[in-house]
Amino acid sequence: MQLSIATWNINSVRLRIELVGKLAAEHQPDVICLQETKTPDDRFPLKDAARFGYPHAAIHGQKGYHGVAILSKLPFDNVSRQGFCDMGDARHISVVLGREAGLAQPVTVHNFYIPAGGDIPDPAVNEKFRHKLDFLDEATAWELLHPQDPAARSVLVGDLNIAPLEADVWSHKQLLDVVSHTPVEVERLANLQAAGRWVDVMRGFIPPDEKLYTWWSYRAADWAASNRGRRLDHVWATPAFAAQARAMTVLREARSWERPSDHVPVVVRFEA
DNA sequence: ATGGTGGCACCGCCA
Repeated sequence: MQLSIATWNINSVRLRIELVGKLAAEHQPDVICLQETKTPDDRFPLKDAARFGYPHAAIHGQKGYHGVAILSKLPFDNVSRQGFCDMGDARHISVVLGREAGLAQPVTVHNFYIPAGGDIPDPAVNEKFRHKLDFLDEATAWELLHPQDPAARSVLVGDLNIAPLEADVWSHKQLLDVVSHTPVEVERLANLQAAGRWVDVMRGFIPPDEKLYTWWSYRAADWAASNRGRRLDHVWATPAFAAQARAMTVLREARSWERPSDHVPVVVRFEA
């Protein structure tokens, strides 16, 4: 059995729900993890998701900001939401796909929207950057992100708002002082990854020295021509499940869809 | 060196 999982920062799910339909029609992922839904749960377009073939939805939203959701063709065994930094922000939701989905061995899916961190990469003067670092530390200490069983099947996806490798940004030198690529954040992200022994699935398909982006700013006259991208969106998996990954696609063309998000979807197909 | 765009809320904040 195949299980394909997409992650996408949609930047308002109500404004762009038809683009979710386009992703669904063209790629048919079994599970779609969304970030920045910017929508309270009672206004989430569940009927549209069902119309696209996703009758199962786990949502954790709030008014105007943040918000995450997991749409699925398959039913969930369990849904949970975790808060971080006592902020009341909707930045995490997870589901378990197992017996209900027809999987003999369950798969846990964690969907994160990590704080962007503001403009100034100094926690002493920028509380948003402080929050980003604190969020990463708290996630690193969260035991449920440390699967103990080597055979555990979990994925951690989302907009992690950090581009860790030199080839994850258009210019390593020019972005060393830019929030998303500073050494202090990259180190915190590495701590989170190491604590759970998470494998970077995208880089299992694309060599680590090859440029790979998932986000291009809206503030470019021609995003494709300048191509000043960053890889802010990630798919991590436990070692056993990462070994089951069979294909990975970054849907670069989605950046040219009508009224696009500034992020594009990433789809990974696993043998489940 | 600067400012560029976009979404949601509400007349600013966040990315």
